[in-house]
Amino acid sequence: MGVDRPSLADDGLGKGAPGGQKGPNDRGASMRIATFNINGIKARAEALCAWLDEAAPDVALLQEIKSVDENFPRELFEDRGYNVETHGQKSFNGVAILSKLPLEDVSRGLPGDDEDEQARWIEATVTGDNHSVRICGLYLPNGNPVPGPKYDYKLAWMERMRRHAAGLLETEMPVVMAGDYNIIPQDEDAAKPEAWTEDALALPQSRDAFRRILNLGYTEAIRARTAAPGLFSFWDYQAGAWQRNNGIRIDHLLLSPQAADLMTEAGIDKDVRGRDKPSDHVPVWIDLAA
DNA sequence: ATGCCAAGAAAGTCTTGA
Repeated sequence: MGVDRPSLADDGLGKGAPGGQKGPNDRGASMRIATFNINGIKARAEALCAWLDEAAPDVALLQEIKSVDENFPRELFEDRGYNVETHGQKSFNGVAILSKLPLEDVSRGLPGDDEDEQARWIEATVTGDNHSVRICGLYLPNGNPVPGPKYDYKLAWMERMRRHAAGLLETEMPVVMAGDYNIIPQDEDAAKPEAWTEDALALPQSRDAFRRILNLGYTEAIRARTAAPGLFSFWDYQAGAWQRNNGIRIDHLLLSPQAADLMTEAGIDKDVRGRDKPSDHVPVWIDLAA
């Protein structure tokens, strides 16, 4: 909290001061919250720890841990000063929160469907020097192929999320909902938008559902700071997508009005994609004067 | 477009991802 920390953001959005200097809204308290789809905790333990040690986020929301809770290597993170809460399942999905501050009122699973057994949502409250923040980590369904039951599940899940997001606003707390949304919000969020027109990540119905959540009053962090095209958070392992910079931006942080007012920085740690044994996603983060 | 890469479960070669 409140300490200078290195920034890995080579997408640094051309704004803000380097080296962790204080932003204009910073009153001495700074909480960095990052989201990172790690694509398997077992395969990513080394790369994840290297990033944590360098980026030093106060809170890291992880998706696709692909692990049951009992097998999650929590000691790796506890040894680094993180509190750990997981919501996992066998083989697929699974989300986790790492936090240097205590995690209170932890809740697992997206409300609204008792039949849903997919581990895609976890939330907790973190208290900074001046504010308590409700932080939600989410892994939104991919939805392909379209049409089909997976796409129906995606749209139903997004409607459930919209309802829950509306309820969170009523608390008037700063709320951060961050994770892998599996949504390309606009054409400028893809290197080749024409390749995604029929895909569950970019179909008009998908974008509409995303926008309905935004329209409740949430701010998408990166787009609040820049309209620049070419900012991506995912590059496929196939067909040299990274080398060709054939990326898409699908990992997002949505902020309630109270949280948006606290944001001082936002960035994407793009260089993480070029390291050894990378995930296909990279971390996206914000700083809150919380 | 599909499944070029990767991960997991499991011991074949599926399934899933985006």
